[in-house]
Amino acid sequence: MTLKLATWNINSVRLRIGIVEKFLKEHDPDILCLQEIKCQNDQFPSKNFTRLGYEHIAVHGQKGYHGVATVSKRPLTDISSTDYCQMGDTRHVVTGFEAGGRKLRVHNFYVPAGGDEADPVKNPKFDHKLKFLDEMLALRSDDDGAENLLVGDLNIAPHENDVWSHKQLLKVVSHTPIETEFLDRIRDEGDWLDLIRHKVPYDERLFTWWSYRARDWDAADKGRRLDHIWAAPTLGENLTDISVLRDARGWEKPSDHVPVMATFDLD
DNA sequence: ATGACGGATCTAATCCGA
Repeated sequence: MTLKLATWNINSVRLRIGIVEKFLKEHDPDILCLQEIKCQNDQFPSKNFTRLGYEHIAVHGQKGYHGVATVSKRPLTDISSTDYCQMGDTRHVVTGFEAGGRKLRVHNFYVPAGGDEADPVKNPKFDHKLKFLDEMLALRSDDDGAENLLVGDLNIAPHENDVWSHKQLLKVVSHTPIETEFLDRIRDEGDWLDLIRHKVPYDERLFTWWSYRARDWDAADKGRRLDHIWAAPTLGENLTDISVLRDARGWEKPSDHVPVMATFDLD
């Protein structure tokens, strides 16, 4: 059987429900993980998803900011959230599901952006980001006897070709060595596979986010790869396709992030 | 060329994103 999983920082799910539906109709993922839904649980447009066959929904939202949701055609079990850094914000939801007779779980994350200055002493937001990452070190790809996935807006572009200019971004939050090395540690110690770079060569530039502030995002192409799909190595063996839907950045009233999709052939 | 845009909120100006 085929399993298709997507992640997308939607930057307000209520404002962009139209392009979310367009995406679901055109690409038909089994599971979609959303970040920055920017609404409370009771404001989540569940009906729009159930109408399209996404009857299983795990929402963890709050007023105005942040918020994550996982919507699925397959039943979701063991839904829970961890309050990283005990800030009371909504940046994580984990859901279990079954596919091809295998037990899977997907952690859906919205990692703190970290503010402007890459100094935890001067900048509390950067301090928060580092503490959040520190707690993510505990995650293992074989936790709870399942094959785990870790997806979402991790707000770090780890490799040189994950940003438009490695040199110019070395001191810019999202690409500083302290962050990229931290992400490497989380990935290595948890035995995670970065599925995009598993398929796309490291010398190939690849971005998932382009600022709203650039005049012509496509021509300037000053992007970063902030959105990730990580998985247990056993799932890497079943990966048949992975793609970044760059086109979505040019859709009407777009999010500044685009969807990332992984397809698996399970058994 | 780290831009000067875009979202939510006690609708006007403020906070936040990365």
